[in-house]
Amino acid sequence: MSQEPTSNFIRTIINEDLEGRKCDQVITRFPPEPNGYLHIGHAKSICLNFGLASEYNGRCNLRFDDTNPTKEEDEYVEAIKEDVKWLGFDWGEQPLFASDYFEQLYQWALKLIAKGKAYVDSQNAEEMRVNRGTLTQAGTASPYRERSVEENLQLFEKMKNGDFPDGAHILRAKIDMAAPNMNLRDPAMYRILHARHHRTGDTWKIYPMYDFAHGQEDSIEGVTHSICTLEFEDHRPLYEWFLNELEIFTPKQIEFARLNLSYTVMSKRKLLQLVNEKHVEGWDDPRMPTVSAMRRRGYPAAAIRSFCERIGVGRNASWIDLSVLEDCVREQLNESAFRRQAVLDPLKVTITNYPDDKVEELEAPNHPQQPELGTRRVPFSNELWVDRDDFLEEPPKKFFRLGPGREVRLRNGYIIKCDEIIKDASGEVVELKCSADFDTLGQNPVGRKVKGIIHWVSARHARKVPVRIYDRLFNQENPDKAENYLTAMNPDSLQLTEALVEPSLLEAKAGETFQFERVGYFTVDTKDSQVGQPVFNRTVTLRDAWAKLKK
RNA sequence: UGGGGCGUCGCCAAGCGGUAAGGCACCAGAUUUUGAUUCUGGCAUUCGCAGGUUCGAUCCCUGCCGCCCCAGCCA
Repeated sequence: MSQEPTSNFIRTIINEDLEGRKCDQVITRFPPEPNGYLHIGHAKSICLNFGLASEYNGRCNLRFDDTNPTKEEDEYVEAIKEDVKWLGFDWGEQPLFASDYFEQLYQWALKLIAKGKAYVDSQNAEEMRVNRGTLTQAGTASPYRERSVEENLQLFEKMKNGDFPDGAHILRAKIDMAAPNMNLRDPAMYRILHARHHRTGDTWKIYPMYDFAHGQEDSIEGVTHSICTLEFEDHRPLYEWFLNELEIFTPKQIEFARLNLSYTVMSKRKLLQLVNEKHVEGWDDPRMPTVSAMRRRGYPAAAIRSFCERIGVGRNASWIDLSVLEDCVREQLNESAFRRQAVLDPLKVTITNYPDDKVEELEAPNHPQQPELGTRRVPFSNELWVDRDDFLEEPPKKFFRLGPGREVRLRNGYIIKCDEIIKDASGEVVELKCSADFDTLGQNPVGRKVKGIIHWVSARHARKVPVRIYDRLFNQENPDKAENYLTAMNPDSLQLTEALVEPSLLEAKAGETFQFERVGYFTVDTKDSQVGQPVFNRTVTLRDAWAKLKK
């Protein structure tokens, strides 16, 4: 279905660079920090960076920006690799790490000190903050700003050797304390951190700041187009300052607007809080906006890719409605998911003219539009379950399901007519007595049209399976607008229930997705299912024109 | 009230001086043993507002207005 990708400003820039011979290949990179799981916003960046690289026959590096050992873990590295791979992208032999460049970065810091472009500051964090000035007031120089090169070198050496506690000193670039761009007011380059790094262990006592690392990492890797989000636009002059002072290759940075999805939060800090405080069951809880959660929920990777293509890329602060993502999921699943029948809210139907001891195995296609996908057998008997909302005692005009005296087709089966309604003492309908027209299997009756079709399952043969009905995690379009986003959580985001399913579903394997006809797509949970005992996650509902009509 | 961005249909988004692509949503109709899918057709005399330049402006200039980002030893 992927037609000519629509033009966007990044492709335009790349085309110009290629034509103007500013570069002769395209090298991009996806640089996550391994401090959390990837979310759908990262997926946008992944699809962009890897997509562009493959479009232009270039390369995209997966590089972990692991410059802050206090927040990074191997667990995240592994999870991120799995997610990128699952999304369908290939980063070549091995992923890269910022920590691979620690020695080089250190040498470059030395070079800047030697050039008189960096100094060791001994103010504490609070003093630095105050002296940085404000948006409208210039900062004031640190009393340590004019230390000699020799002294700076000595102090930095000691910082590196671990002679000082965290926070005692810091290496700063000497740029301009009055710069209107705050990033240029002598930004921090290296801080002391006595922390064990997930890859370099205890080798380093000082770690580079992101701003002193990122541009150089891209430079080392020969990244031609360094694509990042808008908030880094103000940092670009700083990166270019470092690159110029260091006299090394300057990649072209291009910024785009990050993704905002309605009814969800996207900051890793908040996602981590949801996990840590057990508001959800983990990073891959199917309600989370993470890639791993979507995978577990049953979203196909292709749906996420098509979503990223569909939303495009620009510089506007855009808000995408969750329904766009869900629609991409339907688009993919409609193609691939096998059809099955399942009843979530059962109402008993007895076929009065069908022998009590008779069972038929009706043949039903796995996919009505793709006969090559084969068929399965569905048992039929005189006692069935149908869904409660397929019956109305007083049907409104446009309702063409079951009602007193009404006919309806049983999906893949006979047409039946509702002859009698049985109620319990409280007046609730508990059973329908119906008669079947046995001339309607696989063919329409002559002389009348039966428009309604409902799904069903043979009571005697049905199997009960646990089902989880998921809904949006938040009730507010933009949870960040709430005083505290946690108060915007949807208390009904998870409903545990059961479904009565046709027997073939018991053999469903973990990760498989089915369409429960007329209901939605359901995926066998990969964590909680046992062989022969699937647990289903509702991936997404089907579009429902009737629900819309009702309103 | 410093700096950096952004404003094109309900939501995204092309367009880069020659007279408004596309997708989604929506509406109408057709097909349909899923009220699903599919298929047809409709859907911005107008590009935040006001001036200006020009034969001609969404595209250039000026001024307003609105929104986003920046004052971590986070990334």
